[in-house]
Amino acid sequence: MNIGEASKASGVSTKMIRYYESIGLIPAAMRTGSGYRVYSGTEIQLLRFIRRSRDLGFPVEKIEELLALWRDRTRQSADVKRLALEQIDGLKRKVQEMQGMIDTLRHLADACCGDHHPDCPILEDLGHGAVAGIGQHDRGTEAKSRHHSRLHSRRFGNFE
Amino acid sequence: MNIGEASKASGVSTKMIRYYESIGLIPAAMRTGSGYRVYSGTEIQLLRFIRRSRDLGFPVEKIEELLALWRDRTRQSADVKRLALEQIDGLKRKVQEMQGMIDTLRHLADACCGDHHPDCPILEDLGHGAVAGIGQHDRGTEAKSRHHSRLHSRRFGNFE
DNA sequence: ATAATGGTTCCCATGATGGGAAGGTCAAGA
DNA sequence: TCTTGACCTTCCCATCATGGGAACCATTAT
Repeated sequence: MNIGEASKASGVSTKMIRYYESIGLIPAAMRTGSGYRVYSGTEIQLLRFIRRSRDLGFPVEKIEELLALWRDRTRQSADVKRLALEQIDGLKRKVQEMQGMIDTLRHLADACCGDHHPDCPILEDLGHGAVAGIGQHDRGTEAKSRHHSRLHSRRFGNFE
Repeated sequence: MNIGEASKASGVSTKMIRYYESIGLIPAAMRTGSGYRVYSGTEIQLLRFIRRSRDLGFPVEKIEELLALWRDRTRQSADVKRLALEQIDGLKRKVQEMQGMIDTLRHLADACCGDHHPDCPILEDLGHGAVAGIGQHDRGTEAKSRHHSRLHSRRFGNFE
């Protein structure tokens, strides 16, 4: 099985297979005499594990931990569960943050009649000394949302 | 007002102020004789507009459009509202995708007793030929979630 | 005068992913 | 056998918004 076939079988692009090898997430593949990478069932399974983990939003760093546990037959399921729960928490935090944005935007959009007139509460909110709050919108949600934003100035970097 | 004071007044880091200038999102600031950037009320307002828009998840590209509308006194509020609604849609899509991950992880975590034993349904799901589905979990949600993931192989890149 | 703070530019890193070029390999068909 | 097309290899570059840090200059306070 060459890298293209492994890609189709695992759902991981050839680019990413080489990348995962380069960062040491997967062991270096065997090579044919002419330098082609060769894969077999074991590696396909490994790639599928990674693909599935990525689909669940685990960053590569966490996948390393998951793989270590996967390979360790003496692991404790509590360790795996902890990783899963942490992942859930992280996702929930991001969902909440985005939900706060949605709520605010919803309020603003609802207040904008959206016609041919230039008057627009959305732009007024964005432009008018917006540091103190947004006016029409619920203060509790807003304060919480902004607080969160300020904690992470790199607000969504590498969140998956 | 130098760049540090402008940063404090607007909530935008000095790094980002220079960056926004470099990409042309804001006009080049005036300079003192010795080369320091100088800002006044107008620019602070502009920076706050940008900061607020970023807090609402708008990418810089969309902020350019918002700014163009902000400056255009003959704009139609419908154009602004459309941008806001598009932003809401984009955020909702990402929230749904993450919610799908959360649901799946929740199912898996619930099925894992999380004790000192090595048996773990989470790892079994990740490792066992995961392409066809995940077993215990509801198929509808799963299919939808995976479909979404496959549509965007770069699953969350620059989503804000 | 000197030290501390803060400005300037320039380069680099992030994370996961793709694009693309330049060149080698392999298999199928003329 | 030769060609063609599909595939592989490595290497570099781009993304997006953000920060870190070095080397160097300016301002300000002691």
